[in-house]
Amino acid sequence: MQLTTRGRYAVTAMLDLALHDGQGPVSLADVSRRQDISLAYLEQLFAKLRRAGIVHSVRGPGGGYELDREAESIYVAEIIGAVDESVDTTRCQGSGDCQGGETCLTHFLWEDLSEQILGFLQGVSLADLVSRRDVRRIAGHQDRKLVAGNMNEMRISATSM
Amino acid sequence: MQLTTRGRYAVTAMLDLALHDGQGPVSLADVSRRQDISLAYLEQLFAKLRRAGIVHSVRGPGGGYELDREAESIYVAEIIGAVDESVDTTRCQGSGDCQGGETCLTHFLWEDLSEQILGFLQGVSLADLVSRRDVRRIAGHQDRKLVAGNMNEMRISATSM
DNA sequence: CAATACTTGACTGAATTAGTTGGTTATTTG
DNA sequence: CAAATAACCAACTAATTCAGTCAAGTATTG
Repeated sequence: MQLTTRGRYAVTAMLDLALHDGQGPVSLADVSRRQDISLAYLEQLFAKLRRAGIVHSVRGPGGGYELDREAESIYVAEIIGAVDESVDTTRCQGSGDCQGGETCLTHFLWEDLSEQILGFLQGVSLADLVSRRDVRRIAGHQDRKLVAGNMNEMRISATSM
Repeated sequence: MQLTTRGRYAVTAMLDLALHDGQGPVSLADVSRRQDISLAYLEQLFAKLRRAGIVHSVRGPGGGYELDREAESIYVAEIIGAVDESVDTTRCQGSGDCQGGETCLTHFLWEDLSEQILGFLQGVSLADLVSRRDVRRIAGHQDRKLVAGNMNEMRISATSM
């Protein structure tokens, strides 16, 4: 299994999109400032998320990214998978040829564990996260901090009339 | 979280010990042959397992390692922890200062996931694994293969009389 | 004392990750 | 139409980590 910064960043960024859903496209520059993730790195991640069909982009000024579906039907497992991180903990990617063609002694344990993890992550949607009180609290702070230095929110709501 | 070859090898090697429990000390050379893990690498792992107090060693000819407790009370989570692998999936090791002193948006999700994984691994003992049919089947193959080239089993059972 | 086997520390090659640089293309606004 | 914005894209790099090796030891048995 590899759950690294890449997968965590992807989920964090997607949650940022979900939190600002319905307010027009969200630019990666905004996500970068709010979530403190390098813009260029976000671009890499969103290229994959777009190819996976869970976001779509709007180019040009005022553009950005939007969820391609409602937050209720986007699950964390899907996001992690989209940025090429596997949740599999076997050495052989489940094929069972872990030990020179044979199956290693602990293969079935890791298989069970992988199923456990996948099951958990498949059960958590972006909407679930958005509705959590702890998430909303942190999101509130982040928005207030950003609006101070950046009037994007106002311009967007004015232009989208 | 980091579940890599190190943790997997440690569990596999411990399970090998558990499978040969009560037959005298098991040498790392035997474990190395049966499980196809480099001897020098096993030495590193067992240094940590010994410091963690879950195995003890017997030096000299006929020596090796033995479980320090019964297999029923050694849990997979403990083995992985002993070789310095954490099952924690947060970026901040649970401290909550993931984003420049603040808590990142997805901190609580990773915290929940970590708990899930830890719970699973704390619920599986070496004895549980030993009693699994798939494990016993593989262990049977490994033993037969080893005995062909190596008469250790016979010598040990002769000397332990 | 010779063989066995644990013990220790330093080292290395390969792979991966996180992140950067330097562009281009599309779209909107003035 | 020009300038600004923001997505898009490919190649590159520094740092880290892992898996594994090497080269010494020391303790115990027979």
